[in-house]
Amino acid sequence: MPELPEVEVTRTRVAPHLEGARVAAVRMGLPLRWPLGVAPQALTGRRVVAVRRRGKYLLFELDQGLLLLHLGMSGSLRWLTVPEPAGRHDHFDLVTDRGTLRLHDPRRFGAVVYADRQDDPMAQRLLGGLGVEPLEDAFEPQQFHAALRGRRAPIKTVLMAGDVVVGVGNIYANESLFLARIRPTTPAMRLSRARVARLHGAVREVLQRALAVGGSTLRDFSADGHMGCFQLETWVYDRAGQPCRVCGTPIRCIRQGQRSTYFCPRCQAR
DNA sequence: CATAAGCCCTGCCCGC
DNA sequence: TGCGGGCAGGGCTTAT
Repeated sequence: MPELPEVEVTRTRVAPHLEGARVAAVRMGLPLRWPLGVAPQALTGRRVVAVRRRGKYLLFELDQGLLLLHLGMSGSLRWLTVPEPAGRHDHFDLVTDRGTLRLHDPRRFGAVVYADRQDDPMAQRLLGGLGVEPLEDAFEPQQFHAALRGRRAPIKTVLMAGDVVVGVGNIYANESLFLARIRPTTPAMRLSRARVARLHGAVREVLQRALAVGGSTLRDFSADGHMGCFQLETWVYDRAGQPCRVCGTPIRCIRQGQRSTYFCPRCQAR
């Protein structure tokens, strides 16, 4: 699914349409991960003030209240200028006076949640535990190293947990660790300052590059029809058994917490 | 049947 | 020893 770059690309795409638009109606399809938290018709008449992002959450700031939208594993957003009947997997429409924002999400791991106030319990629950934004200045090697102190879990697990740094999903976690030449199984707390600095740079580079390319193309994500043009060439992700692009050693695949981890046993030596 | 891009929740475990 | 935080695992759903 959308990791940070894909969510940010989505934000960039829909923000110009939505900012300043007035909500005319809200249509809900099948239940998403959590209930909206408000009667849909209560949102009509509200104006979208800004579209921001926190981690993998899109935040639609209304003149009163806030909509949190998460794409889950298979969600994608489209902007409709001409009305179109909702398909089987279209589970949320934000109809505005300028057009319709439509969430397409076959797996329904996504969510749209309304929060009345900043300190809304649900908003707090979802956003409160999030780590630093990796592309902002606040993401800095010293603090990164400090945050990893006391984490005995494998570095890849900690990267993906999102409470230290946000936005790094399975693909970019694998890619970042390869670039940093760090074995994904290494306990986070055992990484030297120098290696943490390398990982810090690698995370930024990988996300930045994916962002520049318009988000990597993932099956479900490309359902929107416009993202299908670019496929980020991966160093290790989904390349089990294929030769490492640097040294030729076959890429290995292991399981870490129900997720696939890919690495080069030579480039990412212990 | 296994696997897939995410993430919250639960209950257990470990270390201060 | 007790408490709190960290961590592993489960589960949600549909498509391939």
